[in-house]
Amino acid sequence: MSKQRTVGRPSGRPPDQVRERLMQAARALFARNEFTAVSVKRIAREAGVNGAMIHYYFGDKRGLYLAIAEEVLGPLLEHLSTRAEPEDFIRGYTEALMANPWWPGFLLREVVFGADDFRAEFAARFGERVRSGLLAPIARRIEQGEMRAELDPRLTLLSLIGLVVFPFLARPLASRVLGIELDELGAAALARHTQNLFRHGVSDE
Amino acid sequence: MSKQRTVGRPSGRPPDQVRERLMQAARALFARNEFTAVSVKRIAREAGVNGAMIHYYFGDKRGLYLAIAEEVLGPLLEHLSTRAEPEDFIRGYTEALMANPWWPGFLLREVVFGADDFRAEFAARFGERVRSGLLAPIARRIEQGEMRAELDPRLTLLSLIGLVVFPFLARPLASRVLGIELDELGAAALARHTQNLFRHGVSDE
DNA sequence: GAATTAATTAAACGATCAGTTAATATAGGT
DNA sequence: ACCTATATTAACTGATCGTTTAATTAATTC
Repeated sequence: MSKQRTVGRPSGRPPDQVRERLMQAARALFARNEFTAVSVKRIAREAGVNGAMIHYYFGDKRGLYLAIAEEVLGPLLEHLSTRAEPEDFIRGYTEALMANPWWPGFLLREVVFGADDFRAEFAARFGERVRSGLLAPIARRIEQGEMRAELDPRLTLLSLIGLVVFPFLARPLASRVLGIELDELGAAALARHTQNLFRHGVSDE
Repeated sequence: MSKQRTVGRPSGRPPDQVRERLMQAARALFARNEFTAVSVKRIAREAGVNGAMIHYYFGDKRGLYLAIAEEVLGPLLEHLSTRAEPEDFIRGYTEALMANPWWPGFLLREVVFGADDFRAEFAARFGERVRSGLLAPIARRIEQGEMRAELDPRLTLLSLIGLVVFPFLARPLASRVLGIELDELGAAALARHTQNLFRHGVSDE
């Protein structure tokens, strides 16, 4: 009976494989659980490595958390980097959220419940892009008479974002209470619904 | 120097005052922090009593949590107990959320991150009321031609709820990024905006 | 091939957690 | 006046938390 030796540097492992496994495990856990509800030992266990590796690669637990937060913020900022008409925003973000269903919950936690300093940084990084990329086109179309004149551009943008994001936040309830399965519905159909409701409302007139 | 005696039943304190203080403190803490991030000792400290009182009055931490959850669910269920046209729902819930700004975050956290059993109970208690109180009127109005025929009633209801709730979820960002202060705006103005957008969309035609 | 650096684990650390127990003091009923 | 139920605190318990340290092995450098 030979006790398996596990301690020490392993042989032939490609670099950064452990780091990647840790991020994968953390991503999955933080998507469904609160920060304080996920222990570093659990992340390490599900990644199949020792808990001390988190501190080796990320300094501490928060460092790992910020690393995967950056994974979310990066692509979202990319999406917003160009001016977009509301219709394009609906389409693009519905697809992005459908492909990364763990984003909205993560963002919600940070933005709604997170520490104030993270919110400040988030607002700073997103603010200008949202205003120039989304708010400006809406304001322009109201001025030009393409949208109803009495609309407040800021409230309209808030409604627009809510229409796009909320279904993914309320996903479990949408499924249980209304029987809506976003996956089966598909990004295209959902985006079409949102575009139509945003453009025409429910009115038949 | 006389050491103050604190142990034992206090004199002349009206009953349930400690219980109420605990619920107040827990309400404030759970509104802004995650369940696991709030310790019983901290709740007790902020309520000015000993931590053991939580177990005396509520059995355990979860019992206290459920007690304040019930405070939210009760009134919300009341609101939904009667059939309501979407316009009335928008008005009523916007006012309720404006008066209790900590509700939506609390509820959403349960829905998005909460344990599955809570979600199931929540869905069971809300499901039928939402379907009969809100979904049925929408479906009827689509059938009768008051709303556009191609609308999916379930998706329309999801959009409706999102329009009402999202501004309160995104409150910090709405303030920072868009400069929208919900308090200054007022429930009436916000409800009017939501009603108009829901009814007519943004279209000028 | 010796020395150094990198990667990994096991074990232990001090802090903090939720929850329990025992002691104690008052209130209220008899 | 006495008893019992109620309310409260201090101190404790065992578990778990994030983090650190020491030991160990492989890879790299010289």
